[in-house]
Formats: sequence, C-alpha cells, structure tokens
Amino acid sequence: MPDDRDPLGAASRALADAAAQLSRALGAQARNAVPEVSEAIAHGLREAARGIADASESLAGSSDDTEQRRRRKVDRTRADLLDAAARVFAARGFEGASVDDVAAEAGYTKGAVYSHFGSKRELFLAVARDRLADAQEPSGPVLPGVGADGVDVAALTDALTRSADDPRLLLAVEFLAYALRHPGESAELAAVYARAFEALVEHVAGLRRARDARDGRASDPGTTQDDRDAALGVVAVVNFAPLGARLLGDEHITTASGARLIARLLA
Amino acid sequence: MPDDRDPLGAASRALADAAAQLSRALGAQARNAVPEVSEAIAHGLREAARGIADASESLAGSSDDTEQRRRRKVDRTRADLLDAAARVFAARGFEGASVDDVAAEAGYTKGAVYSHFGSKRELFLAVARDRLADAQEPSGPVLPGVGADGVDVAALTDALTRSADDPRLLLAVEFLAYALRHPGESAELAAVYARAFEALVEHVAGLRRARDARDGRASDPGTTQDDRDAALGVVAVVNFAPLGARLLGDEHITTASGARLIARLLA
DNA sequence: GTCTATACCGAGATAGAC
DNA sequence: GTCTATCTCGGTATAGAC
Repeated sequence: MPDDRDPLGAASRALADAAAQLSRALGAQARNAVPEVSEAIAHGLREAARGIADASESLAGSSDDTEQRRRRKVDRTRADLLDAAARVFAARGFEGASVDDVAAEAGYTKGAVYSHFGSKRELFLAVARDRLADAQEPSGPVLPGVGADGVDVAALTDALTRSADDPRLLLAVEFLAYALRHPGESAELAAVYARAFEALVEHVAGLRRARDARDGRASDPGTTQDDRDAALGVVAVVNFAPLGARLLGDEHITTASGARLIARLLA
Repeated sequence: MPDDRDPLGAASRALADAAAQLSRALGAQARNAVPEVSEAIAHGLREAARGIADASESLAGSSDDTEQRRRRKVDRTRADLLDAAARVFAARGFEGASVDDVAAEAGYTKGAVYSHFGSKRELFLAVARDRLADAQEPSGPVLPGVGADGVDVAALTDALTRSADDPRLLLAVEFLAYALRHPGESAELAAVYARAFEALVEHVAGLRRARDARDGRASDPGTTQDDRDAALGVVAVVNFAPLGARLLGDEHITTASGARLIARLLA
C-alpha cells in the first residue's frame, strides 16, 4: 500500500509513525518525569507530519479549489484512521484494541476518531468493508500467480510470504471471528465473503475448462462439485498457510508448501 | 464430553447450567425489581446441583477416604471452570470474555476462579493446554474416518459437522490469534502445535506408504515434500471448513465438501 | 475453597473550547 | 475537525468473612 512515487507522503507517514510511537511510549511510562516536554515534541512531530503531507498534496494537484482540498483532507484523515485501525485491530484484536490506540497510531486523538466514526464497532466494520472491497476489485487477478495457463508457484509463494509478513495478517481472522460472533450485525460482511467465494468458484471452474479444452477433453460448462471443493481448499490454504508459517516457523510450515498445494488443487 | 452413564452427573450439570443462565439473565437486567428473590433461587439451584453432584460422586466410589473426596471435588471445580472457560472464550474471545462470565457460566463466582487460577491469562492458557492435550491423545485416531485403508468421507463429514456445531468452534481461532500475538508468552503452545503437525505429517506419510505397498509401487520410506504439503492442506481444511460452513451457510460451503477435499489430498 | 465487597484502573463515549 | 477534560461503567484483581 505504500506509494514509492510519493516520497513526501512517505516522509510524512514516517514522521507520523514516529509521533505515534512516542505517544505510545509516553502512555506506557505514564506521567513520570517532565512529561510536558516529550508531549510537546510529539505534538511537534505530528504538526510537521501534517505540514509535509499537505505540501505533498498541493504538489500533487495544485489547481484544486479550496472545497476540493478540504474534502481531500477529510478523506485523507479518514483514510489514515482506517489504515491505522487495520494495523491496530490486527495486532490487538477488536476487543483488545482501544480507540486511543488507533488514534495514536494514526497520529490523532480520540476526538478525531469519534468525529469520523460513531463508535468503535462502526470503525471496525468500516475497516472490514474497506479491505474486503480492496480484495474484491474486479480489475486485479483473483489470486497472484494464478492464470489460465496454470499456477506460477514462485509468484504465489511470494504473495503468501508477503501476507505472512504483513502486520495486518490477523485482520482476516478478526473479521471472521467477529462475523461469526455477531451474525445479525454483520450479515453484510458475510454476504461479501460469500460473493468473493462464488467468484473464486467461477474462476476455478474457468481454469478447469481451459485445461480440458487444451487437452481436447469434454468439459462440464458449468461449475462442478469438484470445482467447489477445490475452491474451498484454495481459500483454506491461502488463509491458513501464512498463519501457520508465522506461528510454527519454516521448519514446519512454509508458504512455498502452501503455493505448491494450491497448484496441486488447481491441476 | 458428557457421560451418558452418569445420569446424576448429567442432572447436576443441567441444574448448574440453569443456575448459570439465571445468573446471566440477572446480570443482564441489572438490579431491577426484587433481585434478592431471583438471586436466592439461583443460589438454591447451585446448591442443589452441588448436592446431586456430590451424591453422584459418593455413589461412584463410596470407599474413598475424605482426603480423596476433597481432592476430587477440587478437581471437579477446576474441570468445571475449564469447561465453562472453553465455551465462554470461544463465544466472546479472550479479551471479550470477562472472568465474571466464566465464573457464572460454571455456576461459581469470581473468587472461585481466582482461587484456582492466578489470572485470566493463566486460565486461558490452562484451557489451551487442556484442549490441545485432548486433541493429542496418542490413543485416538489423528482424524476421524481416516484410516490405513483410505478415508471414510461420511465419517469425516460427520466429524466436521459436529465441529461446526460445537459452541467451542472458535476456540482454535482464539488460540491461534493469542499465540501469534504473544509469541514469547506462549512458545509452549506453539511447540504443542508443532508436535501435532509433525504427527500429522508422519500419519500422512504412513498412509502414502501403505498405498504404495498395496499397489506394489516403490515408496520413499521417510516423509516427502508432498506429504508435508498434503498435511498442510489437511489442517487448513479441517480448521477452515467448519468455520466457512457456519459463516456462509450450506449453499456456499459444506462440511461434506471439506471431507471430500481431504480424501482427495490423501489419495 | 468459595463467597461478598471493594479497590483500582482503563475503556468507550461525550462536552465544549479552539 | 481536532483537542482536552471529564463522565461513567465494567473490567481485573484483592481482602477478608465464612
């Protein structure tokens, strides 16, 4: 998600991170010695981060009128909060994370969060919608390294490894747990998951048909039971392999193993 | 876990459950009207449950001396608490569950919990150890329906369906999340998981060798990369299929699909 | 060992200044 | 829109009676 072609944005994010870390450190050792000083520094860092970020924005689109600029800034704050929330919820879980944590991680305070989201629950659901929408973009491939001409195990391994290293690894787990624990409240989330799964089934069926056509075999034009089974295997492995690799270490479970397995399921 | 040959024990458990439910209902509507009355009823129910349970115990082994009886009772309280904790942690998550919730579910109060476990964290880890030890018993089969002569898809479907219907479904998810979020603190848990996984790898390798021998094929006597890949697939599906079935419903994901998939991975 | 009562703290959420 | 200050409640954990 970091944009390499936006050095100013990156710098501002780095500064905001530093400020957030300082904030957290402050909170940790409570009101010890000379707190006002460090607090002032943290505040200064946040200010600097905003300044750079704003500069970066005006460079990006200097012909915006003020109204658009304002909207942009609102959107950016919102986006910052969502991004921070994704990391914090992943690291601590929904119940384990506090609104303060999220605000500090984003370089704001609680008040800012509550002026954008009505409650912690709404914030969490907004994060879920945000990320599930991302994962569902029709433009991108359903799975990296999986094309009509077979599975690129190396590319897929890479994607799984990136997932294992992503600080947001546990977000999906948290969504799942939340959806199962609050069925009514998050029926919408379940529906999104269902749609994503059906898309995967279609994709798997398409791959099978392509294979059959290539080999000159007769082929079921719809989706078969085997297709659904394979799709289940794929989602299970895609979600589980990075978790297993991170928990047990490469001596036991590797992302490469997961990638090979997916290739096997789709062959 | 309920013992059909212990009707008194079952009755006492039913009573304890009723008391727990009443307790929770009381807690829900706070101190509304005539709370002492319902509280007294709940207390009476708990007492009755204990009485029956004790009677059941003395019938089971009437030659015990008092010391053994005392130890038994302690063990039973501890077991009750662990059992209740398993359900509550599954339903609400580690952070979402309160010690009060656990105590009420077991038909006790907070004090009882703290006299058996030093903290909520210790209680949680005790539950984890307990259940992981259960799942690891060398006597039982690694997976229901999976034997040397192939996979019994019906039996495996049944086991997965039972898992999906188990109120403790989310426990495994909670363990995983906890272990990943507190690596140092729960290295022991990770080690147990690792051992269980290696046992599964061995089992999968054994099945393959049996298959090869039956077909008169040459066979790698150790464990191969394919074995490890298959084992990863099996754990992923065993854990994911019940969750998926429960979240998305049988129109999208079924436990039968998971069972077929496992059979395919082991063939 | 289990209960009641309570200390203590941190959480979610709101009010009002800027 | 964001910050500071504050309210309120529920949580973990402890003390002491029984």
